Amino acid sequence: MEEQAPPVPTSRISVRKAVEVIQTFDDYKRWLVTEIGFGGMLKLPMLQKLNLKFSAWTMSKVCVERRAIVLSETKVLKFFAEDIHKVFGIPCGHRNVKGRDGFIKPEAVTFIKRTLGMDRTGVHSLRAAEEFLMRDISEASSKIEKDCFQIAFVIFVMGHVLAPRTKYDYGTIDYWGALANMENITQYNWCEFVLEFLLEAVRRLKNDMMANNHSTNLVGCHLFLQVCKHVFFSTHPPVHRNLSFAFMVHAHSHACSVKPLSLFQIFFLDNVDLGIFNKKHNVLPRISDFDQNSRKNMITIATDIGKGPTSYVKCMVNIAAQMTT
DNA sequence: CTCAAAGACTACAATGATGT
DNA sequence: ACATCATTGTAGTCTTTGAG
Repeated sequence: MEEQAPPVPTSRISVRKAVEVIQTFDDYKRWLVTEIGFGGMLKLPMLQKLNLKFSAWTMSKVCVERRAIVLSETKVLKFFAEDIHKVFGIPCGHRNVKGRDGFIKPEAVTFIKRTLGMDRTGVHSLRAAEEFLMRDISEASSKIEKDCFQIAFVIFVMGHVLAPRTKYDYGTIDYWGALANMENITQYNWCEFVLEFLLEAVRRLKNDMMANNHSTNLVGCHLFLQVCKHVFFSTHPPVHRNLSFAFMVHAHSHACSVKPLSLFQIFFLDNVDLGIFNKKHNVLPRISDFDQNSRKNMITIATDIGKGPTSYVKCMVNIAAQMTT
């Protein structure tokens, strides 16, 4: 059988873009963000680059129906909408963003677009939202300006981090119904929306893999899956934590035909990492703990085992083979 | 229904960052 | 230094939508 290269992943997600803008916020703007329940996004760490291959690998391991990272029949890491809340600190309310509650009249869409300056030619949605966020807003500003700032913030972080699509500088408006009434933003389940969006992205990736596409566009918040794994390590009781870490490494090294580490070594590594992370265990949102270097280190430990990118390639080939049988 | 415009996706080039 | 990979920007194409 001819060896098929895994698809080259690309993505429009940009944590860096989001953080660059958020860093300019003064206390009042930060308070406005907190007021709508998106305060967790203020703690996004500056991530210059993500590891897209690792994202693709994690996504390929997700079972959409079970909402879990499935490494084998006995090694299943389930995740829930609440985990998105833990990781990113966005509202996890009871109202459905896409349900009847989230219906929005076309006139309201037009109104939002016009007020935020999204209707001018050549001004794309995310760029316009960004420009609005950079405006001077203070306690003395009008109610409508404050509301628009909050709307613009949600559009901005959804477009760049939580639910990015394939097109440069564009976002969906699928969730705009939940934006229409400012007072209700926190009542919606934004986590479920982000999660469903991500699961849809997983379907797309699997389609691309089965079609042996040369490249694939990762949409949705695959960053969550990277961190999701870490949440298991850092929030579960120690024994469980060590075991799930061991499972991850073992399963991966097995799939990659790389010599598995012994359980003792894994236990050791896990505890070394815990030593570094321990002091922050109860910090929420969890994302705030995973800066550039700690992410990189954990990914290296959990996946590469010092073998470089070839392990990923072998992985994807194996997965593709499994999926076609 | 038809057709044009807007929305959404793919491919690719250029640039920047990182690791060897 | 060089190679590789991620990000950003652009062009072209396919799809959906809605006005007439």
